[in-house]
Amino acid sequence: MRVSIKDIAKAAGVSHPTVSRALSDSPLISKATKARIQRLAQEMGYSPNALARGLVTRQTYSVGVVVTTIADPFVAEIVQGIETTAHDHGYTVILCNSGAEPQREIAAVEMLRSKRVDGVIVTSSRVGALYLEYLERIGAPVVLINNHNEQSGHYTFSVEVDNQHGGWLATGHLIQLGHRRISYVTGPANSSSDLDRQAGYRHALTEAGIEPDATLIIPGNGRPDGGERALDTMLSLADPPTAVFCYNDMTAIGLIAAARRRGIAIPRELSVVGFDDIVFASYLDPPLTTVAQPKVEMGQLAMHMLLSLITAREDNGEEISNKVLQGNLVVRASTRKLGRRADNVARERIALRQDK
Amino acid sequence: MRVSIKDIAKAAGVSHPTVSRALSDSPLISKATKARIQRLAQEMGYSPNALARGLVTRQTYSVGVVVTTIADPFVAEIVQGIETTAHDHGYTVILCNSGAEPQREIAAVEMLRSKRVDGVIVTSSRVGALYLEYLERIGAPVVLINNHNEQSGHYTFSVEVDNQHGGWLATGHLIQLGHRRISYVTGPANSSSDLDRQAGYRHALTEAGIEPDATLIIPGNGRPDGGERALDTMLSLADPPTAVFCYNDMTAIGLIAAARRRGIAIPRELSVVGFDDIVFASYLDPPLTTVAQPKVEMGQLAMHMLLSLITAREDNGEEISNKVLQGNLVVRASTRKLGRRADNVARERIALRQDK
DNA sequence: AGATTCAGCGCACACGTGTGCAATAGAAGA
DNA sequence: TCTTCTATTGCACACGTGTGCGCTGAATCT
Repeated sequence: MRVSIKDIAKAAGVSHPTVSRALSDSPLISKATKARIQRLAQEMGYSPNALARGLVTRQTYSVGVVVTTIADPFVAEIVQGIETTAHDHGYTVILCNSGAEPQREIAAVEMLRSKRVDGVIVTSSRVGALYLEYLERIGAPVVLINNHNEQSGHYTFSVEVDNQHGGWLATGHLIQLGHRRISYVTGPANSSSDLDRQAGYRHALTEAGIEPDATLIIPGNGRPDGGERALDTMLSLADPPTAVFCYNDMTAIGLIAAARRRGIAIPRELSVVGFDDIVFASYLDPPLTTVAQPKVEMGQLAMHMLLSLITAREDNGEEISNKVLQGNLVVRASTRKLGRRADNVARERIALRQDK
Repeated sequence: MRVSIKDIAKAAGVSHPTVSRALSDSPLISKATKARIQRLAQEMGYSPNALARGLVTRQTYSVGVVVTTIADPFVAEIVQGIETTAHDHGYTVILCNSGAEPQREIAAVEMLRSKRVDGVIVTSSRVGALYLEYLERIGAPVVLINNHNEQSGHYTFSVEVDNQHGGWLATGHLIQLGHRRISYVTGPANSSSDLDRQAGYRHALTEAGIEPDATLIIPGNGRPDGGERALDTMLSLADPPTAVFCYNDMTAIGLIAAARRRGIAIPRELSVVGFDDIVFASYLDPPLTTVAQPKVEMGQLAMHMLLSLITAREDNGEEISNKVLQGNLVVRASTRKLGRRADNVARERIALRQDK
């Protein structure tokens, strides 16, 4: 712990620069002394001080990763991808949960700046203009995941799934099954991915000649409890939907659980589509139809992009461009052709309400 | 980014130690200059260099967290607890996925040592004696989660759930439901938590006058695929069980999925109990009966313990002791009283086999 | 044999911050 | 008025590492 290159130098009878060079395998040092010093370092249990090294080289080999919460399985898989490729390239990951609190987010960024990270990856859902400004100040390249960066700075790039296309896929699938009254449960407010998925949803509807109905847009929050509340809201509608496209799988999970409690059969009475394809989607009751995102791959890609930005710097930063990946529809058992049953149930509900 | 206290000193017409003291609110500096310097630092966008500070103070305010994989929701929740309390105390978390590969684990620890972390929390499943030795070398306090540390060093403590009691609870529940042939699907090899849960399982059996049957111990790995294979193994037994206790929820998830594919009704034909109570346990089909671990709380507790160890050091390290928390049984719909049905199915299977 | 090259190593400084101690100046006391 | 105290501030050094440059001695060249 406390043995430095000076200690090794003393033990070997040389100067500390010689030790420094020997350990970094510099050609300036003879084979003999190099071997001697390296063995000595091994014996003395030497561990290079990354702080001192970073201080002079201005490279810390660590990157900051800012997420809303690591407890979200979607986020966890992305971080998994980031961490493994970071590790493979000798980089260390500093994890920051923002909890979607702006204050905490800013504190995290300030910390990362102090620690002089070589780069930052952000998976927080909404990156306001103000927040982006804070990020820029960090002086290190930034990669955003699933976020637009309209006013992208010099070193701010993004990796994202084609959310609009994904929303179009999900909704198109439901339309193809015969559904015409299709709800969308939104995600966290002001997130670009939510707006894009919603745009894809609208696009699919109008494309099929269905007039989008604003009352079918139900507010959620990207978490199960949001999905549970969304179901209640849906059922209280004058003309409830026969199918629903959820912002993400977590929302769908909550919605399905609420449906089970209220005795609504899925997919018989209500078809449900999610987004993300988290590990548990296939283990749900019923297994969830969803739009799969290449999560681990996105993490890896983001980290690779960051590495390029770090090594490139002033050189050829222009060559790097934002990446948009395509998600793909995974059809499971939570969606089903619109049958008489679902339609009847919907009509009955309306009738029931009109009787009152 | 590049503005240092020297730059501020130059701008303020003072020496850099004065700036250093002013920014740390030292009583040695007059109110007037203190205010002036602090405002100047603000204006110039100063960010203290944590590397330089850590180099001289020998404190980095960062802790290492070593996990098998962050993609495991059980692990993710623990890390969530660790990160929030770390952040609340001004500490930063460096995340390391070991992927259960010893080589990678050692590399991670070596990295943490280089970065001079103030402490380490390990959630890897098996901490061999050799690995512990590496950890000790780091020269910083270590807290293990869900791991015994028989030869606990001076600064190595642990936080764990009472695995034996948990295993006893789960198995006792099944026995109370009338089951007598109860399987146990193991977790990762050589993990202390697996052995303890298994011990609790045996204890409950013998306590109820049931002779433990070694053939009912099915090897798993703590992941869904292990559970899936375990089901196949179970069904090929001469006298298959009517209930199964799984090492963890992920194993149970895989097992239940396999059962669904093979047309085995749960809980009618087979009762299933898990361990952990991950978020998804209640959303499964059927909702999973399981032994709940206070995951977030465990993470928080581990971090608090680490903080105590860091601040205490030579002082009163002896006052800190290993913590054992109690899990509690959460009964849902995956377990059910042993009825004729399950028993008959089991008998039929035997008969079927004997016919061949 | 003298001049030149070059391998191998040490000197000195830098990175940005914290801290013990001396120095200064002004105020207070004698 | 001289001394003593005290409030501020600067000096010097330390933390551990990397690197440009100069120095030495031996080998090579002419």
